[in-house]
Amino acid sequence: MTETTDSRIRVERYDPIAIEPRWQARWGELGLHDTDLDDTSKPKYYLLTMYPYPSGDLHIGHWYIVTPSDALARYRRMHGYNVFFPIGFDAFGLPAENAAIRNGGHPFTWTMSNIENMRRQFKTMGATFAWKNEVVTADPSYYRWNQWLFLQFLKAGLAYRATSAVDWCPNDGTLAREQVEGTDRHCWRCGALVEKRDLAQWFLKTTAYADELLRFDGIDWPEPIRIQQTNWIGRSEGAEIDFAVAADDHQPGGDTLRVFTTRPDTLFGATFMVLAPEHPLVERLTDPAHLAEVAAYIAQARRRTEIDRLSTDREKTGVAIGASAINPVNGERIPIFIADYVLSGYGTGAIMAVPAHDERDFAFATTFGLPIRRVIAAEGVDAVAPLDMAYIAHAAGDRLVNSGPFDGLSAAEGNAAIVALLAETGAAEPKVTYRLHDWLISRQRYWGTPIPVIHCPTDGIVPVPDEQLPVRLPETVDYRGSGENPLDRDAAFLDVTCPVCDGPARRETDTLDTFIDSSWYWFRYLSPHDDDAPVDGPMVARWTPVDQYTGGAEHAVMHLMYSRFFTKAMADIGLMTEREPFKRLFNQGQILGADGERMSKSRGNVQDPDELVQRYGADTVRLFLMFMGPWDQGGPWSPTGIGGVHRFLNRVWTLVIDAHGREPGDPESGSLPAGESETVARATIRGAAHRTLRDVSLDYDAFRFNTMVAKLMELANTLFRYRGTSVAGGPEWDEAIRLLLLMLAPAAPHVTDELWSRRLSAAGAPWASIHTQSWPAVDVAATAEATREVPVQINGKLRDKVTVATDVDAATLEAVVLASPKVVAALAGRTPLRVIHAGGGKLVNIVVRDGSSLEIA
RNA sequence: GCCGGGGUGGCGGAAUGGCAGACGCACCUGACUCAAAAUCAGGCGAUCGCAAGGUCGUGCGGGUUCGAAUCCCGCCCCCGGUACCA
Repeated sequence: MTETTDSRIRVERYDPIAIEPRWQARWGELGLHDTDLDDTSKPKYYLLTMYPYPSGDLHIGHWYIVTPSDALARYRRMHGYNVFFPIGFDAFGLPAENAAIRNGGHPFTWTMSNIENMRRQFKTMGATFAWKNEVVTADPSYYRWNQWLFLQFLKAGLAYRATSAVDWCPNDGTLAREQVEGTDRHCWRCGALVEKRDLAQWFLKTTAYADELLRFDGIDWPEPIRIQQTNWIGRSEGAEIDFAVAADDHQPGGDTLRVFTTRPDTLFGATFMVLAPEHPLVERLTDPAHLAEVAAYIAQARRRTEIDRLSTDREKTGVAIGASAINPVNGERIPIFIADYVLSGYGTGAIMAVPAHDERDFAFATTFGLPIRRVIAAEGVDAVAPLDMAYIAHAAGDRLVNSGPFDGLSAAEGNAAIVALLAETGAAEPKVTYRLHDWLISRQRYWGTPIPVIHCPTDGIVPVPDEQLPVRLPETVDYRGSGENPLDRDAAFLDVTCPVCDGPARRETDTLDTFIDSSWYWFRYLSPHDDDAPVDGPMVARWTPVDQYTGGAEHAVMHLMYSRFFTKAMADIGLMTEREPFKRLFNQGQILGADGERMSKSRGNVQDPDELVQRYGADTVRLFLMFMGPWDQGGPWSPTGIGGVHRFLNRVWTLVIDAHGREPGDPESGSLPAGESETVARATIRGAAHRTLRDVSLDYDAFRFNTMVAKLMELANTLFRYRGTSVAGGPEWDEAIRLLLLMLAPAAPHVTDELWSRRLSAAGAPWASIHTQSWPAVDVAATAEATREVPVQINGKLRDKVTVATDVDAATLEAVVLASPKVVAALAGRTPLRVIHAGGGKLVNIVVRDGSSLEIA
């Protein structure tokens, strides 16, 4: 650019690339973000953002998650809180292993280089993380405590081993759900067909806490999340009822088949019984004549349950096994089937089928021509008339029918009476069942926390003694290009001596689910370098629960449920008294690629933030991400509009640096709006600033960052109108600029600190960071306006607006309204039936009768 | 299917019973400039009208209300989660 006579050129331009690194370095020197956890002179505020997975797909989504949280941290600091805003990395998991298998190398190397890059990026965005408290879960100093906690849970009876099926590839070993592809269920790497394999695996007893997890006492979580967790736990009250197996030619009978039902009142309507294909008694009870068919069905079901999960409403399938059960309440013999709509993992894996009152049983009975007997009927309904669909809904007048001695009872009464009767002989007991399963924590993989137990031929399962923790992952790993767990063939890792008998023993090679890592990491942030204990009790008591947790809604059930479970379990082994981890929760939305899909390298839709930062500066990117839309919404990424935000920061810069400048392109520039006195102009500026402060504070508190930015833009627009006029640079102007910078500081921290320091130095005052200033107080008197505009409606349609004194009384307002020429014209002589002063005179609505005006006049 | 979220200008969005479209993008016009860019100012839902102004308009259909994007009933579509839970 060449030198011209234009006065604007001499004014220094906003150059984010030059100023941002300077301020980041300065904050680092000052230790602005290090939290003194021992400082109790200020109220504490624990702000937690879900720690990221160091995937290598570093994208704008990470900024979208962190930027508003960082603004919130800064905002809270300005309110005098001792804010703890830590960060860490969820560093174990599959992608690191996949990269290692593909490219050779070690998952650790891959992970740490990604982490290094993410640290750098988080620093370029100006995030005020407490880096001294950083936690990396793949570090032995972290995962040793996973192991310690596991052993404590084992001791407390909260961890156990049981057999469970996994998806198994003959070449690559155990596969995760997302590694099984296609309807034929093949391995994603080698294409081999995946089979089910039963393995002994470790579980945590999450179900022991099911009822407590259903209570959300003292925590302020969004309703949708609570609903999702409640549904996930899926508590059902009912009863377990024993049916005896009837004697047949091929088996003597007498076995007990226990079913779970929520509707014991419908027991007389049970016309057949269905077992899950995997039910343990199927083999013994099956009539040899049915064996081939049954075996074929079982084989088919093993594939089918996984293949057609999508088709809930597909035709019911099943086969009879050629045996019968005896209904305990009336001695009736009913046929036994196996069908894949009964799940082995829920209830007892067996049901009594009541087709008249259950949709699925109805469909099955219809397909197989089985009897359908109504046992619940509304008053006046014919008890023997055929049903064309299952009758599920309860009506108040419903009564039991076709139910022997229980006829005429209500469903609830029948329920209680039938269970009570059968309970006398031990054939029934009330039972609560949960959909929630115990947490399967075994993973047959290398890159995770080794489960610290030893298998000894003599002593069985032996916990690794505490003093031998951590059980470290071997530093060399040989994947041999396959997904099989390399620990299984690592002799140095495998071969150990039993801590009990000193005999040869074998180390457990399963590692822990990475959800274990994320189930307690925020406690560890409080004492990340403590080698003596997983958590620091007094610190935990002082700092937890977390005041505000932010993260994606996709974690509604898994992570957020496991964290609650862990907190309760940790409390029960005496580590803390608090039983809930997060007091408040906010779920931000997710930024998708421009194509509306999740951002990932393989899709090629990743937006790299570095590019944008180099072009516009971090402050612009931060502000744009907040301005895009409501934070809980997310959406496809589009950089359209980022220029507008950049323009706004340029305008702020100009306002501060060059209050007296004028616009050559605007003939009005430099003069007050037509007819406006200086006094009015000063009041306008002051009022605008304080009203903005009032509104912006509320927006920050409610996480409405998009409207927060919009209101700051409005204020800047107002100020711009007065730039170069006689009131620019005056005390009201100065105050407005001060407020504008303070309000903007949490969101755009670099440019505001730069401008703040320039103002201080211009005023000869000593430098102090804007980020150590207090949030300003609203002058309520300044927000008041002398006049206001009142919209006037006639029959709900806007016809005019009148300007009146703010404190106008209702009678005067009505008189002014009715005298308005436009209102008179619109009324056309009709007499108002009613005049409604809505919202204390905020709006006036005149109601007139439609039709002819003459009859009223 | 069930659960949760949503549907507003060309686009992102604002307004949660009271002025629909704040703020911004894109676009148009003007100023500045030799010119362009940048910058500044103004305009910008649709439709009828020279204008003043009118009419219509928040997925669709009904309802409640003086007044509905907002509340209620029925339906359609999109996104996320889940998968026959007895």
